[in-house]
Amino acid sequence: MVKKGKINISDVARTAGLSTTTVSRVINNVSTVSSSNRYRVEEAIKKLNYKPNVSAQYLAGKKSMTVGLVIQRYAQMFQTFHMSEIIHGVADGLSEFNMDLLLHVTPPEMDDRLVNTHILNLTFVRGLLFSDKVGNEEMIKKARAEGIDYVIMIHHDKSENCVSINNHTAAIDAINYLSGLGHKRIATITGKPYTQAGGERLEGYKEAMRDHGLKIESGYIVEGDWSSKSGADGMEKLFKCSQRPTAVFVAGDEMAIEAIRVIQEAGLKVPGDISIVGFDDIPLAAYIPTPLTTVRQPMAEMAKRSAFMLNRIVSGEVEGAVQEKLSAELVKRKSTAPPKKGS
Amino acid sequence: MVKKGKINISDVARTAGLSTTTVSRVINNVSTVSSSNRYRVEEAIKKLNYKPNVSAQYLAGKKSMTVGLVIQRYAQMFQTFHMSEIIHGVADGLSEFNMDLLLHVTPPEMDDRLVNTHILNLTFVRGLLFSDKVGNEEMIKKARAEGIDYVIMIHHDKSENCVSINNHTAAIDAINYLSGLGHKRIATITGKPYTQAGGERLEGYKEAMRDHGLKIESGYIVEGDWSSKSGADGMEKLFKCSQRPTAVFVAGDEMAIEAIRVIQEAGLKVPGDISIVGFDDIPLAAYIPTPLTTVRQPMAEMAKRSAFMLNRIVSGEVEGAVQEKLSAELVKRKSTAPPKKGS
DNA sequence: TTGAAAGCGCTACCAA
DNA sequence: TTGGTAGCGCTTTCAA
Repeated sequence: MVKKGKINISDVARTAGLSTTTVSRVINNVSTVSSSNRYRVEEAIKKLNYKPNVSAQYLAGKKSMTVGLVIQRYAQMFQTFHMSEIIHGVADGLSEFNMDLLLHVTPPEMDDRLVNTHILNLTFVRGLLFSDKVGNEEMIKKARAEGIDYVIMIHHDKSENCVSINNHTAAIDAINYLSGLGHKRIATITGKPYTQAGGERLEGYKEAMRDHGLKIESGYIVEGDWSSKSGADGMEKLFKCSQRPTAVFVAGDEMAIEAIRVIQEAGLKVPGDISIVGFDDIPLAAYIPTPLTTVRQPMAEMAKRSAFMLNRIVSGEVEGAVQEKLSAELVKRKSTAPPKKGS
Repeated sequence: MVKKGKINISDVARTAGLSTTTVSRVINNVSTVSSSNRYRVEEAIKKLNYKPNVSAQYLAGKKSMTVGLVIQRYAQMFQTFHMSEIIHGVADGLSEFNMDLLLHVTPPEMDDRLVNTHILNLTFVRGLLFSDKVGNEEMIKKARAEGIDYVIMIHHDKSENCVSINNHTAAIDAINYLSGLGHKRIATITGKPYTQAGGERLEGYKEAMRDHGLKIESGYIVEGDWSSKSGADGMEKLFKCSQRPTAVFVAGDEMAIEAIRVIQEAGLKVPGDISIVGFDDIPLAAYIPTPLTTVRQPMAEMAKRSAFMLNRIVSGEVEGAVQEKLSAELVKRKSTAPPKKGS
């Protein structure tokens, strides 16, 4: 009101009758300010409605409080749930440190060498969070080359900072549950081959089967690619096994839902004839006519942890690469039951 | 490599053998640079891997390229779809101007006077996008008081910059469709009373009924609040009408889905006995056993348009408040059919 | 077409 | 406990 244009730190200093240094100290909560002066500065700030110019603060050497999140634009509708869980989790985590979130949405399935790496040039970005490794390899490589701090989610690698879900033990839990129900002929439809999640879930399946002394019949491991269609195709293949499985561990819910449809269309019952366990707990999983037993990944929690981790990294509290693994949880619904007698 | 620490514009100027002014001109694409010098600068930039310090640019008067998006953290799972549509749309729109997106997630249903208005103090934020008016009243008021440019989505108000969906005509379309099918006894379950969307959809219903010369029987307007439960309750109430409706326009999909469930549990058929039209086209709408006919709101498009609008505003291309309204689209699925003969 | 130099608003260092 | 002042890295006059 007093003056045209923006109020700056000198205006505050003048009306408080103190130096800009003192004002700066108050703004930054430096303890060496007498309480009476602190009060005068605060009054002046209020009176003038002063807001520090963040760019000037950053330029003068103050640490930036903004973190970038690089997130995939998903092609499939139900994956948007993961995306929003991650955003919520990150926002949650950062808010505990009053950090700001800069969002960078990358197009799906694009050759990531063509991706816009603009965010890497934003010198005020303190660190980066990658919602996934897949699709961001190029950007991650550049971030590393530039010396930008970052954390990768849904991924595990001893040479990177990352937080992941323990797919391996989650798969084991799923098989344990099935085995506990009395199933012996347990098959699996895998995720996309050579993906970390797909691989670990498959390994978990194999390990648990071995531990229970269960035989993996020929044809019991069917390769999927996360898509609905591959779930349907996978189930068709399983029907052709000489010994039809009584339970199937499907590495993704979208595939699992289609697998159930195929079973039912073949005139068989879920879980009566075949039990199904999925993976992901997408929203639809609870709403289909035969609600799906599935493994829920704590995406929001993972995102929050990764924000915490990045905070520790940029503030120099940790040295070298750090990893964290979270456990997934088996959600029991209606697609699983003990096998039929004699089957 | 040449030098410790960050490369700055002087380093570039020195290795190019030119002034910092010229380097700045190249960075900012000012035309008054000879092509030979432009080339030398570009080479130097490449060689040193130089990135302009954004804070310094902003401080020196360059217009900021970062825009804030204020978005609600939804309580209900299926609303996350709206959220991600909005984020995608905004990201899309901003990317056309190379603008960056700062995300501010507000908690749901919180007294918005307690909300963290930190984002308003980020002096490098060029303008704000509000994903909704509801829940952000306090923040909007402050933004206006501070003179920050902003656009509000899903809302219409002649004194604000906003882009909305035409709920009114969308509701009319829905009733026209039902009427065209031959329905005469058409009821409605409304949204939360006193919300703009709820009000407009109800008005559209009334207007269309009037235009078709259809009588709104007593009890045909039932008040809902968007929640699943209110959809079920609403349908129960409709059953008590002396003349049972043959079609119901439900102002939200979550309510509509529950309404269908109630009808079916009462032993009646959808659409045989009662046709249902929803509103929103949430992902689940297409997947329920009786896929829902519903009004799809172009959320991503709306978000994109609002990004464009904000760009026009901050760049001074428009004066005063601007509004834009988008049309929704009726998606015909399996929950609607002509009424039974004689009913 | 080019460059010198004056800020932009702040923090950090050094002195008092 | 306080303040003076030198940058931080850039854009933008203004002159040449």
